Amino acid sequence: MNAKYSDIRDSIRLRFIDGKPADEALPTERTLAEAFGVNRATVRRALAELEDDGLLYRIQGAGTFTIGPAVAKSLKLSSFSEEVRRRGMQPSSVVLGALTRRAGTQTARQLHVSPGEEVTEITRLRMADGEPMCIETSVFASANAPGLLERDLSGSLYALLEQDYGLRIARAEQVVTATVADEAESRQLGVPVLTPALRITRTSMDPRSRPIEHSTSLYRADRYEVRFTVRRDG
Amino acid sequence: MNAKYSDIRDSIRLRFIDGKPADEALPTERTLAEAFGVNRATVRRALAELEDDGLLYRIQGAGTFTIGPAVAKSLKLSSFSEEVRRRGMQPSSVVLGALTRRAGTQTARQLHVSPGEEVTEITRLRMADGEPMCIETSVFASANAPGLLERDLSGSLYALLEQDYGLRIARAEQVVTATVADEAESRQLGVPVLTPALRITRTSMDPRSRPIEHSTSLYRADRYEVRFTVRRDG
DNA sequence: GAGTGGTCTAGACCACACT
DNA sequence: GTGTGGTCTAGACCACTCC
Repeated sequence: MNAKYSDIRDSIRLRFIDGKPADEALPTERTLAEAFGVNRATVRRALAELEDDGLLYRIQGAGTFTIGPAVAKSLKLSSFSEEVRRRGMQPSSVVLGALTRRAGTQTARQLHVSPGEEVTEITRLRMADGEPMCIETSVFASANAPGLLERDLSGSLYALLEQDYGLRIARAEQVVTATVADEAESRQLGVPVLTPALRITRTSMDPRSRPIEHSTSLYRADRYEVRFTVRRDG
Repeated sequence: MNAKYSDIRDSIRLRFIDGKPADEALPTERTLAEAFGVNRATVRRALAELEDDGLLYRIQGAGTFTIGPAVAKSLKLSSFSEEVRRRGMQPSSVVLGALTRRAGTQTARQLHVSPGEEVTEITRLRMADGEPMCIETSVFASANAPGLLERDLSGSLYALLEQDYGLRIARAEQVVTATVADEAESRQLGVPVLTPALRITRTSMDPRSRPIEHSTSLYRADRYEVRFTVRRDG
């Protein structure tokens, strides 16, 4: 059973936002509340989420208005597979390496485990429509995902973690830096040596902010960019 | 006069969050409501904002808990000056160029003006504690900021726009790509030619999503990284 | 002045965690 | 079972925009 505000949010989006030009006025909150047969607070909750998603803006005393289709949606956390599919391409992977090892000081700090604990590390070449896009190395505490190396590692690790191990990723901290591909990396990515590349390191965490996965990805700069919306204040 | 939930949010943060270790339980919502002498809904509004800021998490049936100091704060839109100051350094600028020109097709599209309209373009070398960090080119519709070139351009343009022209920036779309500094750029940044660099293009918009400023910045990769938190779902 | 979104109250019931 | 956070209602007043 969905919450009412959740259904109302989707209804408002379908009826008054999607496909509309910018600065179109929505019905007033009181009108919407009456139309949906709910309290105004419930409508406000729905509108607040749509505002957070960058789909509308509200001006006190004036009304609620559409933002319009030109604006990119705010950044959501998604796996490589999900992201590639969202762009209408087919994701695939080649496993370059998969092993278990002791965490060591660096990984121990990243995953909040002790340095002697066993971790599982998977390195994959990730492709979109068969074209190499990035080299990605993911590390997990082995205790969190026993037997991971025996599974099919060609798809979404996020999906695997959630479905098979009940590990839900809630947020991630990302750091983006510029670099160049070294000899081995450029060979795997199919680009000349010293080609510009984006390095993205990410720590994925569950709802309680416990780190679940740490990954380092090297993206071809000619095929990939990081795009997002930031808000001032709020 | 601040809203109550705003004061309560700050009070809760000071008393129960800042300086606390992770997973510390906060008082219940009903306890907080009574302590502050307000309704539970008001406390919930305050807690919701702290949750959005990544300072606490809530588990239905269990309670509200601190996230702890290790986690970086979620990304906010800020100007170069604000950002450098937040990192405890002193921002400064050298104006490399300031001119007015016709928008042309590309700028016209970025700022939603007609190609023949006059725009103001300012290029600056931006420094932190006297060390070159990036080359930044900002473009505005001249009609929005008449006489801008006669002002002091060494500080925050965001502050100038807000204080002198009443232009409030609400959000921005950013695109981050990897590149290398060409000869002129590397000379200005004080690095060898073909050094890795981050290119960040940004379109800043007012609350109604009208583009106000478009900027292109080239950051030294050895001195700068983009760091942010992304959420899944929500 | 009329109408809008912004804030706040008082109270209720539900879903879930913990014991 | 008890207590927690999650949702929702009914109603009020305030701050602001627009005419």
